[in-house]
Amino acid sequence: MVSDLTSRRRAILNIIVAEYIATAMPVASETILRNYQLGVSSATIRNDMAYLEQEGFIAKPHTSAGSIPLVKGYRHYVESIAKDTELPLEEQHRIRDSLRNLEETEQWFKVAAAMMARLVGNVALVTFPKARRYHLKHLELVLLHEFLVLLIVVISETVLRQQFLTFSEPVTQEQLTSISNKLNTHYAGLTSSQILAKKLLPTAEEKRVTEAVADMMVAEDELDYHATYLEGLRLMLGQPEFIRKDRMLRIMELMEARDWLKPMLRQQAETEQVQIVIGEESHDESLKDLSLVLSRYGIPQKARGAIGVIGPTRMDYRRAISTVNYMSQVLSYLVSGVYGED
Amino acid sequence: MVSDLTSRRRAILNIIVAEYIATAMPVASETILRNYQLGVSSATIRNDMAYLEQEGFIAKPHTSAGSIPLVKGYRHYVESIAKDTELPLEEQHRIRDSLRNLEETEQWFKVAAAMMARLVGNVALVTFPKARRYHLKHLELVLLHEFLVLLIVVISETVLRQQFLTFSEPVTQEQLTSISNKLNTHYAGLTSSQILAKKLLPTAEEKRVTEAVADMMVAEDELDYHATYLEGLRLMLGQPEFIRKDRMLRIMELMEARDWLKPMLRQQAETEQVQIVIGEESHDESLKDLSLVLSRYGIPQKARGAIGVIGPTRMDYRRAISTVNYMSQVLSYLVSGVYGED
DNA sequence: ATTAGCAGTCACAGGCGGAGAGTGCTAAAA
DNA sequence: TTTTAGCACTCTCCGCCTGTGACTGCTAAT
Repeated sequence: MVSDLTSRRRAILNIIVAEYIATAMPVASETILRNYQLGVSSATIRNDMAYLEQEGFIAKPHTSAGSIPLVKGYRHYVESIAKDTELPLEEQHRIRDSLRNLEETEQWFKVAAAMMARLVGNVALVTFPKARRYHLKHLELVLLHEFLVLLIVVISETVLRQQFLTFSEPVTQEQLTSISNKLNTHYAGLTSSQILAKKLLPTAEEKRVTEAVADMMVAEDELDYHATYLEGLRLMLGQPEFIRKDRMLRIMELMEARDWLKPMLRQQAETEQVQIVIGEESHDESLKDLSLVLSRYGIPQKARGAIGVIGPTRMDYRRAISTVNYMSQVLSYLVSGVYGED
Repeated sequence: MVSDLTSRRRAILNIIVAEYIATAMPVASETILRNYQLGVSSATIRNDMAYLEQEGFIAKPHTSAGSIPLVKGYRHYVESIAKDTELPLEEQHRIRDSLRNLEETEQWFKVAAAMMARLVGNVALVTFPKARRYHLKHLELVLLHEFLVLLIVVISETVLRQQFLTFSEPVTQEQLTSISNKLNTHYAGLTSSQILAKKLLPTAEEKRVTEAVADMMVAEDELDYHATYLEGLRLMLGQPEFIRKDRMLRIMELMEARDWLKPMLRQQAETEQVQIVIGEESHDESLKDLSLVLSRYGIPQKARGAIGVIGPTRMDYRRAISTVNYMSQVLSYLVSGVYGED
């Protein structure tokens, strides 16, 4: 997809995009002349801008205004910037350290999202890692009182679920322990369907527990991404594009509803490297002036998650890409530690 | 704190507050004349309004405008409305049913907050219930691989925590099971300090686990409210008082920072019934045009939480009070079920 | 104590105009 | 053919003004 623009036109286009990203103001030919050494006059720049406008890269808000990039212009820009810019080492260290010091796994993803949001000044998206198919690691039954039992299930190393079970007969902790021992030896390492297929003439209580466990695992299997953190909405809404209140509220609604997430992530799931979706490219009316920079992290098959940045089309793509890249590496590293890989 | 206003002046004050709550517009004497049968002319109403203004109940945004309530006016209003209005039965049922159908305890509080936010069109606050002093219910060790172990701790029936432990020597699941059995028999039902006080000549591994468990419990003890859901920000920001963007952003920042919560909840902890804090009454600059309707729920000593509504001073107090009241009853009921009371 | 009547105040919306920013075009230069 | 200087033209933005309408506060009568 190499464009057939002359090198000066390419340069001017990239300047316009970069300048607009930095200032949020339409870019005038004089501004380009002043801030960059192109060796040509503003009139020449204007001629090139007229051409770029004709080709649909840029547009003017009104007749006597500077230019702002269109989707096609942003696209050209992101294709042309280096995808491998790295975050400053010191920032890398800070990120790594703050994540490593967390005690609970669940925190990794939330904290990662919060840090990333601050780094890019936009909304950060981090999903929990998810396996293709979950297997049971461990189950545990704790007696709360007489009829009420707490069922704790560990699924595939990292997923911890709890549920109350009410029995019709009073039980003791000893009974519960023997049930959980039995079920653990028979079910450990199995998937939900394997568990249900296994016939081991269970007692009523064992049957009850088995079903509950299988239900939880099925629910887990069927989730696309069972938790998705979206952090930094406030930072994003501080941007000048959201000056109008109705737009702010629409975005907030979007972040609560989250129905656009699923198709987005499903599409993302196919590809391997950082993917950038600019404005209307998403074919989703409600996302039409937002862009996404998305990547994946984790271990293929076993535990994959998505990580990304959401911002106005005018976001700092270079920064977003490098941050997402680094963050996905760190999370992959952390997750593989839990799964005993590498 | 009964005020010495004539009954007509009281009536007019309450009309002004109610009308302003409903319309968000300054209330004119003519409006009162038109919408309510007071049997006096607008000039008389104006005279009374002048008195109410002089006494600090209401004020005018500018000379030739209607009146809006001041904090003192709102205070008079909330004191005078019935505190025992009930939600419609059908709404009560809907709330009860949606909460009862949830499988995970953690969901109760989040869902309760979301429902309440929708009901009052403002921000709903729900904290997790918290005990005065936690005791250990159960601990469990699950081998993930060689050196990496997942420690699961159940604290006081409802709090479930997990943490990874990395051992310097490889261990087997059998070893882990015997460790957890031993620790469970010795530690069950104890508080963190009791656990630390107990000297049972532990092995290095047992020592490691004991310390981790105690750490988690101490952390839990020290938290004021370990999770606080604030839902419905979008609904609140839809209100006309937040038309200016900087105010919206300030509120969003407030909801993220949450440092005002602790003093608020601590103060609330002393009293038993629904507490209403109007605007500046909080003595917190950042909360000066917000009001809170707060209540508690749960079981004294064992598991107490806070629940409430946050909105602009111009919020519908009647609705907020009845909703908070009912919600706290439902949550108390649910929580006592888990603790086997009642 | 209440009311009618009326003058006075102030916010608000619409219209006007000048300044400034930036372009597009034209004609000349390279 | 490409680039440039020069200039007319367009359009936004901002401040200013003014008329209108919404309310009040006051006064004098009831």
